Amino acid sequence: MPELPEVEVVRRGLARWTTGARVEAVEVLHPRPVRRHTAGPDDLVARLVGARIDDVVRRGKFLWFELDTGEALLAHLGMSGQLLLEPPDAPDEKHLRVRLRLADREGGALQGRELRFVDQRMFGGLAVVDLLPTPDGLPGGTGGAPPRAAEGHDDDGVPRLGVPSSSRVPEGVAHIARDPFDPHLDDAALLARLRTRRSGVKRALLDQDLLSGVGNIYADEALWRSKLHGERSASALTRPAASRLLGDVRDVMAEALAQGGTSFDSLYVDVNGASGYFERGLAVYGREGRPCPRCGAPVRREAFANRSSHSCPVCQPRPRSASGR
DNA sequence: CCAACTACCTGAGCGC
DNA sequence: TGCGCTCAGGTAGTTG
Repeated sequence: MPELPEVEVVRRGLARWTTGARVEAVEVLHPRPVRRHTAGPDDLVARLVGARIDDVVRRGKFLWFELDTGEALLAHLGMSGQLLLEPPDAPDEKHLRVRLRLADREGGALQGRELRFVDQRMFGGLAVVDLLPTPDGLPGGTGGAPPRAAEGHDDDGVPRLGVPSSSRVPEGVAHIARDPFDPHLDDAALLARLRTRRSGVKRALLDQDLLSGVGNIYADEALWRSKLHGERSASALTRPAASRLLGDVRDVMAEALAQGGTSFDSLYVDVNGASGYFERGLAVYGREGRPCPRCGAPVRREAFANRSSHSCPVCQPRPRSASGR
């Protein structure tokens, strides 16, 4: 269940170890994870072999390798995808889908490791796509490389992940909104748009065309922090309440990132196969029946859009009607 | 433009 | 031992 913090952990590992490396060979072991590459697996391999990785960039839950060919290797982890850096003699994972052999970059920091895409449920995938100019002309994603990236924290303690080296985004990602860690996200415009939505506020948080990177876990956690039920109408939020909610989204994701992300099992891991530790920081998600950390009431689980929502029945009362108050 | 729904996938867990 | 069911859920595509 990788959401923005988990994808960013992976991006950092990939940027550290693969920038400057050249792709020597590619093996596609299952067609489904490359389905978004419409020209087929052979074409994907041909476009990758010989290319050099210049940068690793992220927007929301999408990440991509900028290549010196002018194209990008676009990756989405879906539900269960992993990008692992491993020695070539490591045994194949049960759900290994794509193997990329990388040549050592100068200095040998990569030490001949393989980049492997492993994905049990195959909701994720890889594709080689064109890079297109961003509509607003601003840099295209979050999490770029030096020298211009100035990783650190702003006054709110929120990670500012730097500016990517290009002003382009991969084809097919243009409709994905900027994410809460993107230095170019226009908060005021986002909040104004959020407050025009007629749907419940949780549904709006999960809309990747409005704000990207938020999934079911961090939506529930941010709503708990803001003491809002997810079915409250987005359009009925006051401006300060909407602003606080965005702040809570940023806070919970920043805390999760600092802990290496959230892991419930071995499905989400960093490039070295290690799990994050934020599960212990979760207040409501996956904690049905256990006490709300704020008031002690047992956490409630409700059906929501073919999945589940978790909330505190006392801190987050259901709205009186669908219109939400 | 917006909202709501479904298909796509596999494996763990459970009742019988 | 195994069958059938439910659940996990991000995204693309379709429908209204």
